[in-house]
Amino acid sequence: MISLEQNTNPDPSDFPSEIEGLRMTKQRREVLAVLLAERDHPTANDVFLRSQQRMATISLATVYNCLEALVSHNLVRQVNFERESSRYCPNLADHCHFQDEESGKIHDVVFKDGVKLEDILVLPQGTDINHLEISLKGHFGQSKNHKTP
Amino acid sequence: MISLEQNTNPDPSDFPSEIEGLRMTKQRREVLAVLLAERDHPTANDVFLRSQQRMATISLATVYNCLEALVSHNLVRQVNFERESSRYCPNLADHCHFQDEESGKIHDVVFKDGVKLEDILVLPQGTDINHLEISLKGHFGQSKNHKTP
DNA sequence: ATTACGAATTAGAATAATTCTAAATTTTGA
DNA sequence: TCAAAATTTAGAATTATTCTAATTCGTAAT
Ligand SMILES: [Mn+2]
Ligand SMILES: [Mn+2]
Ligand SMILES: [Zn+2]
Ligand SMILES: [Zn+2]
Repeated sequence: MISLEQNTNPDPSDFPSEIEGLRMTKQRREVLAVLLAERDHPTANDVFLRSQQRMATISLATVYNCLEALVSHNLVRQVNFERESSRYCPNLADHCHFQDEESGKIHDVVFKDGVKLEDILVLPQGTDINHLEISLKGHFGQSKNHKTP
Repeated sequence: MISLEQNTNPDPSDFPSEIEGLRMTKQRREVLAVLLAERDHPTANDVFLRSQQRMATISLATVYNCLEALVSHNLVRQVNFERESSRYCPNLADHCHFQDEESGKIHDVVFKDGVKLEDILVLPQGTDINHLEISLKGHFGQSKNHKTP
């Protein structure tokens, strides 16, 4: 098992030829590297544009294919805000997403220590959760004072 | 302020001519009535088909317009699961949504008493949340025993 | 090396939910 | 009653994503 949590300028060729049962092709490496390179939450098209810089021949269809492969093998998360186009996140830690309505930018938000779903929701007994998505929208904090003088 | 929380076979003509600053036209009444009639989470097209039964001339564009008007005036909530088509929910109480992967059906899920967002998430100081959407997916509970003998 | 085969990539077409446009209708209220 | 504004409507447009079918690639056997 490889640590994919680093943030330091990943080189696609550092990835082994198979991760979590997924063959790492040149294109999949590139897409994964693009996602690990910046901790933002790019759309498929963003990923396509960034991938093209280093791999001029990659196609948008391939980017979609790669993202779907990476997501289904849990190497990357798909993030949705309402009906906007999907975004992709390489942060595998337990977290959710906040979108600043000013900038449209998405920020990772973590749970406080020890918070578990069953602690906060009333779920029918035996319910088995496969997927959880928490999406917040609003305005980003002005550190301390809120009013404009 | 009108109680829209009842569940008893609503008659569109019972609604006043304006709610929350929104003029209640014949079509908007009908769409709202459709949503209040069943506590499921229909798509725009579902709403269209149901509305057509009582109002043969209503158009899909109008259903979209009405839903958007009702949502923006907080008479109805829009519910999204990943990239599926939007669904609409007349339950204005604080709740989130669980989709049973077997049936595709969506169920309302409420929070345990007194649970507040700030209690469970680490948010930058001053962050102001306008919208919150929690979507769960998984398998519905087998009442008591989980194992099959 | 050559070949064969399955997997992956690709360009472009297709899909489908939603939004837009512009004309017709309805409602409002002077 | 009449003009202005709002709403509805049919159909076209949009656009993110998926699909199709052809090509290329990677691997392993010969
Ligand atoms: Mn899954
Ligand atoms: Mn809002
Ligand atoms: Zn994230
Ligand atoms: Zn609901």
